[in-house]
Amino acid sequence: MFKLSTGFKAGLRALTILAQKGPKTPIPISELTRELSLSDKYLEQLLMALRRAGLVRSVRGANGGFLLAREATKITILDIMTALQGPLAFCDCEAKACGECVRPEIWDALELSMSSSLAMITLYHLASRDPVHVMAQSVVLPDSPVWQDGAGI
Amino acid sequence: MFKLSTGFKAGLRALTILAQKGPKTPIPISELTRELSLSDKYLEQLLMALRRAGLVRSVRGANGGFLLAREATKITILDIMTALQGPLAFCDCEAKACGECVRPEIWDALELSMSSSLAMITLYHLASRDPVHVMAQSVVLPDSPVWQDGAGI
DNA sequence: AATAATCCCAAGTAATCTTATAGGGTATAT
DNA sequence: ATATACCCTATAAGATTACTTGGGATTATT
Repeated sequence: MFKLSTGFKAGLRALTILAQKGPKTPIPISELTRELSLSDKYLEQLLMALRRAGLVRSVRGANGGFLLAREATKITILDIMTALQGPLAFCDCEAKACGECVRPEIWDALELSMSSSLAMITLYHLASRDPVHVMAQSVVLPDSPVWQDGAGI
Repeated sequence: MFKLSTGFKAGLRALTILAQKGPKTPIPISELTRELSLSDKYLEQLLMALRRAGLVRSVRGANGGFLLAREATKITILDIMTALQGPLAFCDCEAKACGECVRPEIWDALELSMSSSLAMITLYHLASRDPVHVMAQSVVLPDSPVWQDGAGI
């Protein structure tokens, strides 16, 4: 479950290159695809999605290309996933009220929990070689009661 | 991103019914599908996956049916998602070493973080009407350095 | 023993989503 | 001017998900 799309992985690798090259010179698609072994047209679509999301900006014309729209420490994994794989939403029913979602408020809680995990890792963490340590993670819920023998809920 | 499959949602609703009816009498598929408006054959496949995962057990023959294999407080969302949507793995490359994954150890950290969130909510939380409070959630990483103007990483 | 209820197993089809390609434009630095 | 590079839309192939179909094995009840 929760597999990353190849589009996301490809876009992320492109962003990593942009982060490593620095925020000064625009990098043309052709240079990115040379390093990534992708077709220009395919990567172009991914970069356009990233641009619409405000993560990269582009310079048109000769010597143009793409660069990060802001520093790598301010671009989170959540930002990138949202741009390339859509928003984090377990169910896209209106106001979480389709008949299929048993307790929508629990989906909300889990989405929030996952979002904050994803928002704490940035493009900097991915593009650098600095060690990463996950220190703690918790979602605290009320204790479940003891199972009543023979009883339902 | 991270949408729940309809199979998962259907299986979860079936589990919710089993939890509410209690652990004594087996509930036949026909009774579950009557409440859920699903075809017997479709729900059957979902229940078989849950059975293979050890979340429900079955009683064959007349008056048979399905019941929870253990108490609802001991069945986590992670268990159910794993059974119905496969294991939580961002990339299914061997040992996280395909050329597409920039920093596999970060995927490991995020998967761990998400797994613990999903493992803290149980079928009891979903099947009951008890209020649920998400109190805290955190993944702590080293601070990102300040962006060096003009420099890459 | 016969019967009806029920779980068990395996394929196969239809619908949907993802991935990737292609063609034709528009803007701009040189 | 012109080459470079971004911008937009359509669509076909492939993979995945959703669902159907057909039959068989097990067991409580009569």
